[in-house]
Amino acid sequence: MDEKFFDDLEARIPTREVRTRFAPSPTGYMHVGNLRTALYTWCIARHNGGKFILRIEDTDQNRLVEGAVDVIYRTLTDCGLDWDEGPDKGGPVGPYVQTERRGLYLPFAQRLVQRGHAYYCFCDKTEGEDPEGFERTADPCRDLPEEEVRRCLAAGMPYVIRQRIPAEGTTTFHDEIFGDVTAPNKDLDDQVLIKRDGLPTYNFANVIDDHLMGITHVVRGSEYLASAPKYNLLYEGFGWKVPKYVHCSPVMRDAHNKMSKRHGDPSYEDLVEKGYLRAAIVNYVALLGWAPGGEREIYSIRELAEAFDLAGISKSQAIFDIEKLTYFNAEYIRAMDPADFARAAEPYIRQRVKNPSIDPAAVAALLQQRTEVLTDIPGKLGFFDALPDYDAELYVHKKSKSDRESALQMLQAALPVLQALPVWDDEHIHGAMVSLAESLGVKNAKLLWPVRIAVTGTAVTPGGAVEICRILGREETLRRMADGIGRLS
RNA sequence: GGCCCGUUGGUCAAGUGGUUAAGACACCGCCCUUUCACGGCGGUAACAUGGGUUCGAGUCCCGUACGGGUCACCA
Repeated sequence: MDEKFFDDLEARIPTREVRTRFAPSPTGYMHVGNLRTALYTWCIARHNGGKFILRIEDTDQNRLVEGAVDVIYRTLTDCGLDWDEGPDKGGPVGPYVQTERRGLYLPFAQRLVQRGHAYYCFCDKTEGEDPEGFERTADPCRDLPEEEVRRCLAAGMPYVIRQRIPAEGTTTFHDEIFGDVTAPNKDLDDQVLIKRDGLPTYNFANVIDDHLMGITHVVRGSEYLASAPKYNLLYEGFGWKVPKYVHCSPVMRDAHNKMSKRHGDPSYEDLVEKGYLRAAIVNYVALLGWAPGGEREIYSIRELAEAFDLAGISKSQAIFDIEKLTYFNAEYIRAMDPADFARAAEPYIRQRVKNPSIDPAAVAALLQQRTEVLTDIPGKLGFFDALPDYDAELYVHKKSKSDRESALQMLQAALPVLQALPVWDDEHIHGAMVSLAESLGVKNAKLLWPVRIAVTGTAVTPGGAVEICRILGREETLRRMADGIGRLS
């Protein structure tokens, strides 16, 4: 390969700007750990006014999943993680899909061979060996004479290209989170760079692509930390500058296991389906393993980018806590503009409330302060369409000083008052009830408890008697109260 | 098993040699109140462990335990 090939590629590399990349494998599943990695990566770019790049790493031909790339696009877009370059957008250092870059890797590997940092290997595939007590032995092809290599190549023998790790010495790798990690070279294996199918391995493609794309900060999971020292050797072999590496500890489901599809842990899309808001998910996930310092916890995505600082990333793994996510979600719901909430809640309300005369926006107004996740909504609205068959014992409530006998009296007294009300709104219903209680010489609770029970037949309701009567309408309210009187008589 | 990394309340976490060891979730109690919720106030609860270094250690060093990662022609 002539120098021009390399020079042209080098010439395209943007310099003088922060460039980060999210480089998922299209497996069809965006778990929260992935999302968090994407978020931190995006934050670094945005915080520094740099570029955020999307690259698809699909070099494993056996694991391709249909539609997986769409899940990635959809999730990033949904969360507000916009990218500047990517398969769909193009950019100066494309293509952005590794299989479309397949021709690039072999020449680089060959260059490494020329320089003595890699070698052709014609051995059969190595079987997975029992790691216990297993000692690394030198690959027999490591020192094959050059003419022998040429002969095998000419004969069309299948081969891989392996990295030649020095036998002696140590290699130190620097990570922004973990600091210096030093490994004895004898513990590093001559990893495969180019596979038998001609495609690069993850570790090789990563180094090549990150360099060719001008990536300045590499954010990835800590499972790659152990292989990182080998990267330094690769960079040295090429004479390239090593980008900053940011290894993040995993998001766990419990103390022993990572979040995983297999264990039934929710993906980003599962959480959305369960009624969690995008912004709440992003906010919560950002704080799993990263702390901005200070006491604030609620951050919009823009504010996250602004506040983001590598120093706040934790070394230890974090356990995903759905309860705290739920708290964030409730906070976001409460903070929503009422009209926006009504729009978001309407489908969930209509799932349960079919009666067209009931205004979903009115119901939403009741729900907003009491909803943690959207999917809780239908369960709270059972009494709107039809009065459930309830036990008259519900009228007994000690704290309100309500019992069956008093409840009957209260309903009998309230019925004509409501019937005669000139205007059917909160103000009038409330006013009438308060003055009725006063004239009866009882606390508001003693009157309003039975009214609420009569119109809902439900112990716990979103909103009090006044609002529910208003939404139900006068006619339905009176009918239900008459029904209550019947049950108590 | 070798190598690497980690360990502050049940959970997320602040803390970078001198603090009564923050804050949040969850939990409990009280208040507000026409139920529930919201809101307000208060409470229970932590530096894995043993040695050093130091006048002084959650913070530095070493060992131990526990946990995680890695040892693929997967990423």
